[in-house]
Amino acid sequence: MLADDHRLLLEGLAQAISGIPDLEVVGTAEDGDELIQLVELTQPDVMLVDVEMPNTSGIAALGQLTDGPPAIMVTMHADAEHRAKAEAVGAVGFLSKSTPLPVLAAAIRAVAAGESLMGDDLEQVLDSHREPVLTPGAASLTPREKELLATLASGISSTDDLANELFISQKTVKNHLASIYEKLGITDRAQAAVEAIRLGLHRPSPEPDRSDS
Amino acid sequence: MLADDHRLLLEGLAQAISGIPDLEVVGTAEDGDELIQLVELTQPDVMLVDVEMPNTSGIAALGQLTDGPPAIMVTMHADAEHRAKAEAVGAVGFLSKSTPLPVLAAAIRAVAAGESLMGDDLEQVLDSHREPVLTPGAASLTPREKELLATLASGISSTDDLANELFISQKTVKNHLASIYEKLGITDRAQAAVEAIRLGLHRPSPEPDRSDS
DNA sequence: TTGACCATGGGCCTATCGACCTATTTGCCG
DNA sequence: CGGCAAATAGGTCGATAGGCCCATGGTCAA
Repeated sequence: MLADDHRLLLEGLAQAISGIPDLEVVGTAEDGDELIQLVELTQPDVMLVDVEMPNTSGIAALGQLTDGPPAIMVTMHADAEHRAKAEAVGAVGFLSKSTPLPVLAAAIRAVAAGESLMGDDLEQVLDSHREPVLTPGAASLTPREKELLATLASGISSTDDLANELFISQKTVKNHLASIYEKLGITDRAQAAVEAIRLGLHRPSPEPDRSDS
Repeated sequence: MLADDHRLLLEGLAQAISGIPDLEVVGTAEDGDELIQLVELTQPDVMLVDVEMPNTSGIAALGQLTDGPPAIMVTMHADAEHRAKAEAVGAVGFLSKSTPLPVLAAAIRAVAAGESLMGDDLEQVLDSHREPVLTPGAASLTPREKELLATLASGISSTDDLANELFISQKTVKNHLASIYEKLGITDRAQAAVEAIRLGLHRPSPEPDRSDS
């Protein structure tokens, strides 16, 4: 659930977060009052709340939502004073609007998992939630399968073209596709294309170089 | 080209604008200096510039980019004073960050078309650019064809399922698909799914109630 | 009224796809 | 070293999709 009175930020962020495979925006509010209403209605897992908002501010709204979902406060002025106020009304996170999007995503995952972002170990907490929690099926996709999906999502769909693009035989393309279908619970390449895009598997190659553990 | 020091807004907005079929983000800058560099490098059609930015502010940057592309200034404080400053440095638009995204989109289209948003007829100018400039092929899609594409993009791909979903015969589904293929220059439903998503044809039904001319 | 376009439906035929099975090589992990 | 998963490749076969042609009723504008 997002709350911010600046609609460009609100709608932009909503769009951006929706594009992250394991995150979902269930509602947006333009002020504290709307936030309170929507939270009671939709019961989100996490709230992202701007500190400054007309009518009922983010701080004030959180004060009224004492038993609501965990909230991350977002602000332009990330000073100690605001931070203290946010903490006082029960916010479990406090981020500047200058935060990069992937960090925000990590913060949302962390808070959704019940962790707090108010401690000294912020870096470690965020780090441990850096990667998206992929759906059971998608997590088991092999690198080559992801590559094939990415290619498919770029509009190359025939067995022949895929084979040429990936420098493998048509047979192998069909084999990979069959594995993908099974893992994702789908049956054809149209659905595969949809899933590929939904999972953010299009464009280059997500290679999270994992050297240790 | 977008410039704003608040990365949540910057990246969120970039994502959101990229999602609009006829708009493209060619770069983002976090301050005026970066903006100046990037504009010279990528020569965008339109700049969206935050008034307040560290180092070189939006106002200052525009002052240096006198012969650059048309710029829309965006700010949290949409007061007359800031507006005057924006106009003084050659901005052709001045919008609050509380502007809804579709209005921003219209503003970008208008400015890209060479119009100014500084006049009294702001409403009319925006209105005339409310709808996306679709690609030649996509523009000629019939409502039913768009509906089919949307359904396809939702993961319903087999002729049979599509027929049931749309309450028509399998034959008609194939006929519609054939028309779509021809209009979009593609050959199968995997590509159709990709295009549908790319064109923003997924989710509800874009029904721009056009009563008068 | 006539034509253009849309939505609907049909038939036919071939290319392609997806399901099922097997197999080899490579590299990693225990 | 032995096993396992990934990537490669092959085969067969029935189901499905796509290409091409045609038809009808409805709407809307010329």
